[in-house]
Amino acid sequence: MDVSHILDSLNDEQRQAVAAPMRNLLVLAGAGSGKTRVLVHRIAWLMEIERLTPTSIMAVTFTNKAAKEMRGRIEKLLDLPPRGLWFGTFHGIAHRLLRAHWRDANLPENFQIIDSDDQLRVIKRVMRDLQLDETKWPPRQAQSFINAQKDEGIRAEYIEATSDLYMRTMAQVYKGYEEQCQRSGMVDFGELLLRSHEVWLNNPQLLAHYQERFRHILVDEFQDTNTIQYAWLRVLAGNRIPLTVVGDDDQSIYGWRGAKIENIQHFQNDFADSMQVKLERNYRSTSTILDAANGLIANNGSRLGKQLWTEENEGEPIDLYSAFNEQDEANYVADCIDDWVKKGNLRSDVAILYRSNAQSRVIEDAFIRQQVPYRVYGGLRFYDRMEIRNALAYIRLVHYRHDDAAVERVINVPPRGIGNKTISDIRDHARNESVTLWQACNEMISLGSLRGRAANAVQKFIDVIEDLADGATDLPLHTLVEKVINESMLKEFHGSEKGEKGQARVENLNELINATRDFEADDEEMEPLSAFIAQAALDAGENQAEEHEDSVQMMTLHSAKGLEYPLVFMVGMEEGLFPHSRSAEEPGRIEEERRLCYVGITRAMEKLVMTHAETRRLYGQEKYHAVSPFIREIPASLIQEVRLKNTVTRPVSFQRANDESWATAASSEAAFQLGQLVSHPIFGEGTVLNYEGQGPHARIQVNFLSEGSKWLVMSYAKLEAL
DNA sequence: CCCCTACTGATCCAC
DNA sequence: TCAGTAGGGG
Repeated sequence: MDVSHILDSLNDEQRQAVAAPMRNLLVLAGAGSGKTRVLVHRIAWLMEIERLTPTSIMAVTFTNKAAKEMRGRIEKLLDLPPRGLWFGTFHGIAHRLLRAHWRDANLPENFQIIDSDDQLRVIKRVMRDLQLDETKWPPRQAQSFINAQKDEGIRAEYIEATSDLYMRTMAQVYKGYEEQCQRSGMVDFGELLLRSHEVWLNNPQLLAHYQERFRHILVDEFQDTNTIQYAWLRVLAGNRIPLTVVGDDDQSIYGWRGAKIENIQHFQNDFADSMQVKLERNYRSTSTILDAANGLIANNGSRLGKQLWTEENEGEPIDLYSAFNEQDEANYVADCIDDWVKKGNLRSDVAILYRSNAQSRVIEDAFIRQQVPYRVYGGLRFYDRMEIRNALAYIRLVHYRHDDAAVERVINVPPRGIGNKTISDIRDHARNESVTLWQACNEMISLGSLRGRAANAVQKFIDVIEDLADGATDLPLHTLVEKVINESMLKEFHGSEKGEKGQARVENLNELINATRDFEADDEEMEPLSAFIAQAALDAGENQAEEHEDSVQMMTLHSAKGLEYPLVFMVGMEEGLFPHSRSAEEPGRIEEERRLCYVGITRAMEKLVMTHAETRRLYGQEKYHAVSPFIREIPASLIQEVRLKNTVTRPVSFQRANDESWATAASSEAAFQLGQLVSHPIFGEGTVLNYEGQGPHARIQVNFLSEGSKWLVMSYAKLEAL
C-alpha cells in the first residue's frame, strides 16, 4: 500500500498522530501547528490504510464553517467526495439522529428547530402565562438559565424544590417551557443534544446499532466541548469506538458559554488506553511572537503543557504604544496601517483585535477620517437578520402549519391589522384548548369568536399561507422561496423602510433566494424543504458578504480564533478592559483571559503591535487604566516601546479636537449650567436639564414646574437665570 | 401604527 | 456615552 500521499507532506509529530493505532488519541495541537491538516490526513489514513468505509467514520466540529472547510480538504486529498461520511457539527449530527429516530425520541415527525430568538418568544409567553412580572424576572435571564441547565444535561424535573425563590421560579419557567416545546414539536439547540443523548440511554439496541456502525469518531476543538457534548460522546463511544480528539487547552476561551476545559484535561483518564501526541512546531509566526506567547501562557497553572517552536527567524520585536487616550490609540493604529500600505502591503493582511465590540467605534472613526477601508467582523449574522427571519417563518409555515414560533413571528408582519388584543385572544384559546396557534386561528374563525375586522385579518393571514402552500411541493426550492417572499409582501414591507436600510433588506431577501438556488442537502434522505429549513436554523450563514475592496479586518479576540494575519494589532491592553473587570470575580476566569491573550498573540505571523491608552472614556466617564498585567508577563526583551511615556507629545489632531469640545462646553456653561433654575415669560420657572448645539441653533431642555420638560431654542427662549 | 421620550444597562457568541 | 427598547401620545 502506497501511503506516501498521506504522510509525505507531514512532519514527525503530525505523522505520529495521523498514523496512530486505532485507539483513543488526544492530539494536543498548538496554534498554527497544522491541526486541520492532521485531522484530514487522519481520516484519509483511516479509510485507506485501516480500510474503514466512509459510513463508519464520524467527524464532529463546532461550526459549520469548520465542517465545510474540512470536507473540502478531504475531497481534495482523496480526489473524491467522501460520500456517506458522517460529518458536521454536534448539533447537525444530533439533529440527523433525531430525524431518523423521532419516534424513539418522543417527537413529532416534523419537529422544528427553534433558534434563540424563537426561544425567547416562547419563554416570554410561558412567563406571561405564569403571570410573572417581567421587570422582576427578565425573560433573558430565564433563557440563559434554561440553556445553561440543558448544557449541563439537567432537566427541569431534576431541579430540586428548594426554598430558594429564584431557583424555584426558574425551574417553574423551565418546566412550562419544556411542556410548551413538547406540545408544539419545537426543539432548541440544547435540546438536540440532550434529547439524542437520552435516546441512546433509553434504547440500548439503538445505541448498540450505532456502536457497531461507527468504527471511529474524530472531534475537533475538543477543549470547547461542554458537559452534554462530552456525555454524548462518552455514551456513544462507550469504550467500543475509539476517538481521535484534537484540541488545545491553552486556547480554551469559551468557559462562559459552558465549555469545560476539564474535558480535555481529563481525557486520558476518562478514556481508557489512550495515547497523546503534541504538535508543537509552529508554521505561522516568528520566534519572537512564539516566545511572547510561551512566556505569557506559562503563568497559567494546570496546563497539559506545550512549548511552541519554529525554524523561522526572530523577526521584528513586538511594538508597545502607550497612547494618551483612546483617540490617540486609534490614530496611531491608522498611521501604522498607512505606513504598512505605503510599503506595498495589503490592508487585508492586517487585523485589529479588541476585547469587546464597543472598542471598535473609536477605531472606525479614525479609519473613516483617515480613509482606511475596513471591515468589521461579527454583528448580525445572515440568518439572524429580521427580514430573513421573517421570510423563514413564512417558509416554515408553508412547510408545517403548527409551528407556533413562526406564527407568533409573522401573524402581523407585514401589518395586516391583527393587534395585540387579537393575538393574546388567540394565545388564550390555544392554551385553553391545548391546540397550536394555527389551529386556534382556524377554530376561532369558524366559531365566530373573533370580531369582524379581526376575523377578516386573521382569515387573510390563513389565506396567504394556504395559497403559498398550495402546490408548493411541486416547485423547486428556489421558486417556492421566491414566491413566498413576493406573495407574503415582505419585499414591499421591508423595502419601504427608510434610508438605505430598506435597500439592504431587499438585497438580503434576494440573497436568500440565491442561497436556496444552490442549496444542497447533506442528508439525501430528507426532503429539500425541510432540509433547507433545518440548515437555516443550524447554520448562521457566512458572516458577511465578501467585501471586494482591500480592507483592514476588525474583530474581537474571540472571533479571531483560528485565523492568522501578517500584521496584528491588539488594542486596549489595559487592566479592567483586558483582562476584563468582570473576570476578576471568579477564580479561573483570569486564566481564561490569559488564554484569550495567548490566542491573540498567536494570530500574528510577522509583526505584533500592542497598544494601551492612559485615559479612556468609558460609559461616559474618563477612566485611568493601568497597563494590562499580561504585557508584563511577556519577556521584556521581546518588547520595544514605541515612545516613552514621559516624552509623549499630544498629536496635533487630538489637540484640536479636544480644544474645540472644551470651548463648546465652556461657552454653553457660560450662559446656563445644568441644574440651574431659570425662568421663562410664559412657562414660568424650571430647571435646566440638558442642552445641545451651539450658536443660533443651540437648544436647551428645561423642566418647568408647571409644564414639564420642554426643548427650547436658546436664541428665542428669553430665559433668565435665577 | 408610528414616532418620540425616557429608561436601562453595559464581555465574549456557535448551534 | 449610547444603543436598544418599552410605553405613551398623536
